Amino acid sequence: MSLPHAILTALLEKPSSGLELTRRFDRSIGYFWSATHQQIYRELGKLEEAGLIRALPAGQPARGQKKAYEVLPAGRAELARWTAAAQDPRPMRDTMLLRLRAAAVVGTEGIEADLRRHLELHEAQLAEYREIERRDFPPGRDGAEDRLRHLVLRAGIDLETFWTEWLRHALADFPELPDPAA
Amino acid sequence: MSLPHAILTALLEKPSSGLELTRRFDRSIGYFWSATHQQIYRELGKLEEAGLIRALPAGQPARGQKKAYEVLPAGRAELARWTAAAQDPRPMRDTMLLRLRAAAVVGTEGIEADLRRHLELHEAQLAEYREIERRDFPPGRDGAEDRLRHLVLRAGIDLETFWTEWLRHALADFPELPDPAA
DNA sequence: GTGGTCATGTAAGTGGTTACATGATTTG
DNA sequence: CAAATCATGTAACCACTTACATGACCAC
Repeated sequence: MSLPHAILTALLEKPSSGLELTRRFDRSIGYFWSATHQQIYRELGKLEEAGLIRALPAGQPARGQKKAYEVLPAGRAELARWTAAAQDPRPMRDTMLLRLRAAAVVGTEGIEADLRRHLELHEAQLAEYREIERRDFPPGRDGAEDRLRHLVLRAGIDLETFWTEWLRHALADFPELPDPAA
Repeated sequence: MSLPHAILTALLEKPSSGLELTRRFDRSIGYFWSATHQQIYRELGKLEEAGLIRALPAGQPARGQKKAYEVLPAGRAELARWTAAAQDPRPMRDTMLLRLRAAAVVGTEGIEADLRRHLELHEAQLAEYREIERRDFPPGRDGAEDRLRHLVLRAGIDLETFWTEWLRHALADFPELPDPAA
């Protein structure tokens, strides 16, 4: 039950249409809660029906017409309630760890290449986060809201840092192959 | 498509019945790929039908009768294929990060208590991993298989370490409330 | 006015969760 | 033999994914 609240948060930050939301998810909220445009359109419909958001007045709300939404007071209240409510962390699901565990049984043949590829992907993500930090959080001027957003970004940076280090460590365990990263 | 391969891995490590698998998931593979007994029974049925595993000969395979499975050569081959195949990392989904982002908009009221609770949960998980490491990976005798399994456990330990540190850091951002952890 | 892109949407399928049902075995 | 627990399973539901459909707008 997190997607509707992710959407409420995004809409409170800025009223948007479905596609605008999709794009913003791709480069912001989606970093820790991804969603496709189909999920978003479906959820926007439910949220409107539940009276938590409403479509901003526009022309004819037909297919192909842009339709922007804003959050109603009931939506803000629901988001505040959800934010404060106790929730258990979801159990983690990581395919690469599973594959290494499998490799301990059926052999490591062929997995090094993908470990290297994942390392590159995580390095790219880390660089992206660092760029966002440099752009949006210059030292010395964090307000109250910014402090929280910076904290979230920091989690992303530290997680990607962890993965890159762990993957390098993992690759070092395959000494039988030449390691270009040295 | 990871659950069947998680099951194949577990069955290769040791042929088991559905409930035995469920228990082993709860304290081993489930640390990075959780599954309920319903998922496991359903998947065992599919894997058997696909000819990747087979039920070990027993009495009457009826309801309430224990039924153990073992992996067939085709199952081992499929697991090796899957392990070596390139796979993109799944986008991450973390509710707590989402909630902090929401809190930046609707206020932090009430979230500190759950941050503390999560900190305790992650500390407990970390302690459990450390205990497993102490028990199963005493220094100085890692074989090839063990090295991989140790590497996976290390990821768990380092991830929980990250979360506990991050949560402590987050809690330090709520100076308006007394912090018992000091 | 055709082709490409923007924008919203439908439909089908998959994987995971929750609730419940039922037979077998053990314990008092 | 009644109650508790072990073990397997069914059914309904929900969230997410993938593929596709369709209308509006813009550039040439």
